[in-house]
Amino acid sequence: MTIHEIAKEAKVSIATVSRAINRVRSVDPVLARRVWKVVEKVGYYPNTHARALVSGRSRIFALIVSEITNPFFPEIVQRMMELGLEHNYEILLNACGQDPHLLETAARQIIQRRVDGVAILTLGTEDTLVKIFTRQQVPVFVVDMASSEPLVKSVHIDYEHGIRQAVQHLAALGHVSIAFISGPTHLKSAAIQKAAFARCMSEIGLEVPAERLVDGDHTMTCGMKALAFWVALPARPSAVLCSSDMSAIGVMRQAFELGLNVPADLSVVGFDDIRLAQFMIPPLTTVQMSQTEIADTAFSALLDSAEPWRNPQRRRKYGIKTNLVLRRSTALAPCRVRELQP
Amino acid sequence: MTIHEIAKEAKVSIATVSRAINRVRSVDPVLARRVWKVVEKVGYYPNTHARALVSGRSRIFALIVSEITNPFFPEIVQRMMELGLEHNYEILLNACGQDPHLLETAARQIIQRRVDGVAILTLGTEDTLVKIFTRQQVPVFVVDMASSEPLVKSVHIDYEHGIRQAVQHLAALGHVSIAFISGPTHLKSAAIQKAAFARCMSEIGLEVPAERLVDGDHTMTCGMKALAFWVALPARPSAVLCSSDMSAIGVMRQAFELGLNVPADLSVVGFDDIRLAQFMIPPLTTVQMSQTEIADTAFSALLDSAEPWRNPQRRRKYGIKTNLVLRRSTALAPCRVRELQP
DNA sequence: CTGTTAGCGCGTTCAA
DNA sequence: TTGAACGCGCTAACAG
Repeated sequence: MTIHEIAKEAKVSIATVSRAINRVRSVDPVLARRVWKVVEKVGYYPNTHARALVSGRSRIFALIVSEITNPFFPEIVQRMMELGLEHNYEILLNACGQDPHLLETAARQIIQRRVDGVAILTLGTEDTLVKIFTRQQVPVFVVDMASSEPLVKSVHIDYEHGIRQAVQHLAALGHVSIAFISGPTHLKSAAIQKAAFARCMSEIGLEVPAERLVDGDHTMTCGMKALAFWVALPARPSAVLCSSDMSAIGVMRQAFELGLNVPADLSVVGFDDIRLAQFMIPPLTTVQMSQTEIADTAFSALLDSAEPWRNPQRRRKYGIKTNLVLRRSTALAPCRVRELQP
Repeated sequence: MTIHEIAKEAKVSIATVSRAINRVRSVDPVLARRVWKVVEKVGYYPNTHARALVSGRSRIFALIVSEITNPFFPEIVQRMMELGLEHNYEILLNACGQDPHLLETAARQIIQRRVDGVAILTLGTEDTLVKIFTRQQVPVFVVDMASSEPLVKSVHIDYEHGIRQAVQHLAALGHVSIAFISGPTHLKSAAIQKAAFARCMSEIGLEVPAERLVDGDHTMTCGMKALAFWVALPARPSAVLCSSDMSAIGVMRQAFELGLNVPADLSVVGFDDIRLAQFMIPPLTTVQMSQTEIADTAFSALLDSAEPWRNPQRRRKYGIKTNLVLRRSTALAPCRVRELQP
C-alpha cells in the first residue's frame, strides 16, 4: 500500500496525498477529506523508512542503558517512551551491559538507523561511545561528562548532596563504623560516589578503613557477599551505605540469612530510590535520584539537539540533585542504644 | 557519507561497493579489500532506511509489553535483545500500559516502521492489536490465543500446572482458607489463572468464598490493599496465592505493617518467579514462569515468520509450563501448628 | 492550490 | 566479475 495507490483511488496526485497526510494548510479541504477517506478505507500507513530517507530525520532517539534488569532503568525507559509518544519520536532501546563488543555493535546499529540523538545512560563508560557518535554527527546526551563538543549535552548529577545527608543521618544515629558498597570500579559514577562517601566521612571526622569499602556491581548478589564479608571481620560495621538499592536489598537479604535484624542490629541505606525501596521489609531508607527527572532532562536535551528551532535558548548544561529519603531501615547504633538504656 | 563517496574513493562502482559490503562471493578480493579500506577510513555506515526501503525488510521486531516497570518484563526484553543482536535484528520496544489510545499509537508506529514481526506480550488484551497487524500482513506472536490466521503464531502457557502445585502445597501444609489475588480483570491471562485456582481448590474439596478472591493489577500496591482487606474480615485467610510476584511483595509488605509474620502467621505464594523473588524477606515461594523461555519462543516464532526459508518445518504452536519453586514464605498453617504442639 | 519531477541511499537486475 | 540504470516510497522543489 503506497501513496500512489491512494492517489489513484482518490483521483489526486501523490503530492496532494502527501500534503493531506502531513496536514499542510494549503490543501483544499475537499481533496483532503477525499484522501483521508481512502487512507482509512484501505488502511494505509506511510512508510517511515521512505520518510526518513528523504527527510534526513528518522524521528528515533536511541537510549543506551547498561542493565535493563536493574529496576532503576525501566522507569527511565518508561518515561522516555511516554515523552516519545508525546513528541512523536520512537525510543530505540539498547541494553548491552559492559561488553565492549556488544557496545560497539549497538553503536553500529544506532548509527545505521540514523537516529536523531542518543542518550547514553551507562553512568560511566561512555567515553568511547561518545567519540564514535560525535564523529558521525549524532547528538549525544550523557551524564557527568564535560565536553566542549557542541553535539554533546550533559547533565551533572550531584551524588554528594545525598550521600552527605545519608552519612550525617547515620552519624547522628551514633554510627561510627559505616561501610560502603560501591558500583563497578570501571564506572566513573561509582568512583565519584566512592570519593564523595570518603569526603563526607572525613568531613565529620569518621575513619574509613579499607576493609569497609567493598566494590560491588549494583546487583543484589554483591550486597549479600559484601555483608557476608563484613560479618566475618573482627568488628563488623553497624551501618552500610550502598551505591544502589539493588545492593542494599542484597545486604538486607543477607542480614536476614544471618539473623541480623535491620535496623536494630544493622542500619542500611540504599541509593536510587527505585519504586521497590518502599516495599522492602523494612522499607528502605535511600538516597533518591529521580529517574523521571533524568529521563525528562535526557529527552529535552535530545529534543533541543534534534529540533534546535523549537527552543532557541537551549542550554547545554543541566543539573540533578540527590536527596535522602528517610524510611525504616536505619536506627540508633547498637552501642548508642546500650548507652541510653541503663 | 554514502555508497557513492565510497565508490568514488575506491574507484569502483556503487554496485561493487554494495556487493563488497554485503560480502557477495563473486566480488574480486582485491576490490573488496579496497572498498573495506575506504569504508573503515571514512567511517561509513550503510543507511538502514535505504536498505529497508529497497529490500522490503526492516530487520526490526517489535515487542509490546504492558508494563516495563514490572520486573517480569525487563528479563524478557533483555533476552529478546540478546537474540536480536545474535541474528542481527533490532527490538523496538513498546510499553504502553492498557490505554487503548496508546496501544493504537504504538501499533501505528510499528506498522509504519514496517517491522518484520511483532510479539505481543500484554497477556490478554491483544485481540484488537492482532487484528490490526494481520490486516497489514505483519507476522504476530501472541500468548494463549488460538487463531487460524497463518500470520499468527502463539504459545500456550500452562498456568494451571503451577497453580495446582501451589494450591496442593498449601493444602498439604494444612491451609484451608486460601485467598487469591488475580490480575486485572480485563486480561485474559488473569481470568485463566483465576479459573485455574478455583478448579484446583475444588478438586481437593476446598471452598473459595467470594471475599477471598480479590482482583488486583500485578502491582505491589494491590497486594497491600488486598491483605488489608482480608485482615479486616472476621476470619482472615491463612495463606495467599498471588497471580504475580509484585502483588506477593505487596502482601508481604502489608503483613510487615500489620505485625504479621510471614510465613508463621501467613503463607504467601507468588507467581512469575522474577529474580527479586529469592531476595525477598523471607525468600518468596512462587510459581515459576520462565521469562527466558517466553523470550526464546517469541523470538524463534518471529524468526520463523520473517525468514521462513531458514526452518521449513516451522511449528505454529509452542508450549510453556509453570512450576512451583519452594522457598521460605510458606509454612504450616497456624491451626495445624497448634494441633501438633500440645 | 495542484501536479510533475527530482532525488534521498541502497540492492538488484541486465548487459557488457 | 563489473558497472549502468532502475525503483523502493516518500518529500520538496518548481511549474502550472
